[in-house]
Amino acid sequence: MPASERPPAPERIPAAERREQILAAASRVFGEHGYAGATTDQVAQAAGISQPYVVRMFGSKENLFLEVLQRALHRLLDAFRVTLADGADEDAATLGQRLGEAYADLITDRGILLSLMQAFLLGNDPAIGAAARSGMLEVYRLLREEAGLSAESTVDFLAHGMLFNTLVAMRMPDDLERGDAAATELLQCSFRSKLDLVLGAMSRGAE
Amino acid sequence: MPASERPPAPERIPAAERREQILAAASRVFGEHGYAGATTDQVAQAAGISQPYVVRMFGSKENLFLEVLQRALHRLLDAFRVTLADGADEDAATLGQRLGEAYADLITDRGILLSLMQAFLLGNDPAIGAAARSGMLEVYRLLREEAGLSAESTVDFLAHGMLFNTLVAMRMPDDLERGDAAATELLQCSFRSKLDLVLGAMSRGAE
DNA sequence: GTCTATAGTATGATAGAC
DNA sequence: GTCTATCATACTATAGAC
Repeated sequence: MPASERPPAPERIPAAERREQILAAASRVFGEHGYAGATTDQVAQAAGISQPYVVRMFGSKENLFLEVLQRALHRLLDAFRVTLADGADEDAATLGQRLGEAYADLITDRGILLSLMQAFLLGNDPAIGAAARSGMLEVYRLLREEAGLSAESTVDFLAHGMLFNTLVAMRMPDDLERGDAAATELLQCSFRSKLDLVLGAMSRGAE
Repeated sequence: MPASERPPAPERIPAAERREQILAAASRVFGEHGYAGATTDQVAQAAGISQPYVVRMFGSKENLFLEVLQRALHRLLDAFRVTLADGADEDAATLGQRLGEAYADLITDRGILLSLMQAFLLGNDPAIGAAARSGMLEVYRLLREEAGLSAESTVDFLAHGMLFNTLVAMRMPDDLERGDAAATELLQCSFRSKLDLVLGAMSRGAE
């Protein structure tokens, strides 16, 4: 009976579902290692499948990254639109505050903001750079036109978002346990009320 | 007469000078492609020498990047200290303004701020991440303690610096020629008076 | 829908000549 | 101080079986 010799049959699940699994895994991996630093094999392992299957499904590593980028942008814009719909007629300050909270909430999925940030630094790459620029401008227009923020408020908002991303990417919150005074102050002032949320997400995401 | 068969003898220049050439070249290359995306061969070509010589001189690619990072941090801190020494007793607003100009001046060497930014996104890498975090905190302390900015002003300053870096890295200024209204507004509001300087540096740095 | 095997290439690093 | 030659590895992508 050679039955025991056969390797366990792989789990067959619908392509659409598998796609989403891979995108989620890729989002994390690209976020942590960057486009060039990440390997399709890391993505595959994170998604629990074989490396060639990742390539097969997305055609190429670059294509996969572009889809991760689109997905991240989509989630970001969605989160903002939901926030806008919720509190239609607030003053600019309150709105900015609430948009900021919506932004910080996205960190619950550590990959979203980090892979976005990684894409932003790839201005040289023709395809990725173009997608990143157009995504950034889409966000800008949303804040200006749909949210009605002033140019100054919008730039301010984006600026603090970039600092937020950077601090998260560099794993600055990890230093909090070391009790460094400067790190504590910087993070508290930069993250405001959202520190707990972020710290929760970080420890959950620790490998 | 086999004289013409011999390849032209390589230029022999002092190690210290060569070191600086390589670091400058590496700064550009790492800034554009990131740590993982850059190759030691690209650095070598940019510096006009052979790839093995780059590795020979710095021991490893990681080591080279760490030196690039230290050099960038050093230049940044220096530029701030010079600015501080120049205008000792200004009010916080003027000082912030002048520090901002000093910061923007640094993109004259496009590699400095971009390789710094690249390092910031590498929080996962044990060596690079630690160096990046400690560098960021050094900058923070300089602004708080030596420049005497409030925690809020410092975070604000850093935030706008991160947005500045991001926009430069994504080559957003290149879109200006396309006449995109959002891009123009975003850049003008974000870069203020320094737009000309930045644009000059960008066209000079275009490959 | 998923895998194993593998081709092809690019890259970091070493050895050793000049 | 600098190069050429080269090794070893790692990675994307393809082919084809199940």
